[in-house]
Amino acid sequence: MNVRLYNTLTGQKEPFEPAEPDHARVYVCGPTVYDYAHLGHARCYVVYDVLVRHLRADGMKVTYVRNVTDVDDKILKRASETGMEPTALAARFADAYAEDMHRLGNLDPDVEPRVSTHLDDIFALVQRLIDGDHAYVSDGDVYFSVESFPGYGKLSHRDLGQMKLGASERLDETKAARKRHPSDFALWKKSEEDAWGWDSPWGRGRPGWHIECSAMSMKHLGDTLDLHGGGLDLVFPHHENEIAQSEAATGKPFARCWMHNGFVEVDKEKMSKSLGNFFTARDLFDRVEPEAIRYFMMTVHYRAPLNLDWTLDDAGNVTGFPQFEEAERRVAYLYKTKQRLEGLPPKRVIDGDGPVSADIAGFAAALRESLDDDLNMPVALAKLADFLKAVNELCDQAMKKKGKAARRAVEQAQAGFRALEAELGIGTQSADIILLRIRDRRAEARGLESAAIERRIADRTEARKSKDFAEADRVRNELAAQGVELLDGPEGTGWTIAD
RNA sequence: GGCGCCGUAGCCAAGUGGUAAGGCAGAGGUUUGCAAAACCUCCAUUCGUCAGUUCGAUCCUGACCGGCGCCUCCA
Repeated sequence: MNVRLYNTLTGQKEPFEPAEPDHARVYVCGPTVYDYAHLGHARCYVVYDVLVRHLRADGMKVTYVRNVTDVDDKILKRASETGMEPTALAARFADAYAEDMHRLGNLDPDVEPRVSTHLDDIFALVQRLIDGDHAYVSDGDVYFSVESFPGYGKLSHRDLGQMKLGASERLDETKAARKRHPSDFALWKKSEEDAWGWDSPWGRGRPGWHIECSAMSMKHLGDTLDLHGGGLDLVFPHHENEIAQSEAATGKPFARCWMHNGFVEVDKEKMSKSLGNFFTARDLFDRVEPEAIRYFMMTVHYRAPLNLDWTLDDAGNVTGFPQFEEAERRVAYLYKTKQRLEGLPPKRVIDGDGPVSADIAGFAAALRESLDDDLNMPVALAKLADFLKAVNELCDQAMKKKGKAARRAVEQAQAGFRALEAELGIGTQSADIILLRIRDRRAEARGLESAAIERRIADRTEARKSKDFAEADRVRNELAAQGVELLDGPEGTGWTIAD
């Protein structure tokens, strides 16, 4: 285990060392379920999914907890706009979110706690803070006193004195008047009698945003987490506040390592709901293979911004996403390679210790080393490119006249694919199914029918049998004009859609 | 105002105090009835600009130019 991770708390890469050496307790801030997951969420959860996979592939036990925030004022707001019950609205988007995560190839967390079933834990934690003079009740609200916690600001590297107050705080004078210090934040917010809320020791209300993560993470993972992750935008105030609440309550360090992923950007600006410049994951699933989205998320280091491009037609409609299209071609190449390896005829594979390409033999280790170094996925993909090239070369050699592949090489290539699946969670699907799906989606996008194409291919095959190559080429050209490329192979003629 | 990040070939993108991974695009080739696929070769004397430290800097320091993030809900 040589995993090194960049720790936001210390500002440097350091060895990842769980308190219990072979068991990592990992908590990642999940979504507030008031809308569909967008690409920013997709990136975040792919990043932590790869982290968890990699730790496990390295032989570590990982308890992965990722919450679902199903109680929040944004849910309340959206519910009142749409006329739905807040609970029903949250449930609906939680289901959609789970589905999107699966389509992106993310593993389920071991525990997926929801705020709505952890109110008692939240009450207990808030009470503990009040008892310890870290929090106070003010007109039905409960606030955390930032001045009671000397370490406040240590994660985001700022101190109370230099923090400029946000506009909303300055404007909301009634709220400000209830606080002892402007940076004090709500642990519990009062609700009117007829509004969405719960009865608490301090009256009817709902939890503040930050307290839930402290309560749920400590409940499921203990007072000190080995790793806490989330998007870069959560560093302040969310994670800073989690540290304050948790450490004030327990007197122990809250998380040993803090990991934050960079944003997905559009035109160099952060993609976010508030800017309205976002694409939901499901918008994209209709246009591109979900695994290509996952692949694309790995083309940039997780801490760097990921800029999204698209093309428009004259009317301003989105016509394509070049980066996703490229990623989809790479994913198709991966699966084609896997398919070739799996399809090698047994007679072409001979026993004995033939030489094995270093790119095949060393792939699993190269993958591991790349990810050990602060989860360097772009380098992992570079190693993958070398590996796939070598596997294709192996297959090329085997399929030549009188060519053979050494069983040892084939087995190591197969092991390479297993490592890829385990570490990055790509290449996990059936090659036949995913390649057909990619092809048919592209055909559909061009308004082509598979059956018609296959009829013309059958005509051409007849022509080729009778050596009527002129007719064969006519069919090829006819289909090519529609964007259909024919692939003549030993098993017959296949087809694909030109890029 | 405070804190912080980024600027690498036509495009995307890793990286290191000792002379630039990988992908896309492009050029040539092997193979194929043709084509595609696959594979091979080539494709940054150069890492925003200017100084400095150093035997040596893209990587360290400073200034400047350009872009962005957080400080308010946000993955």
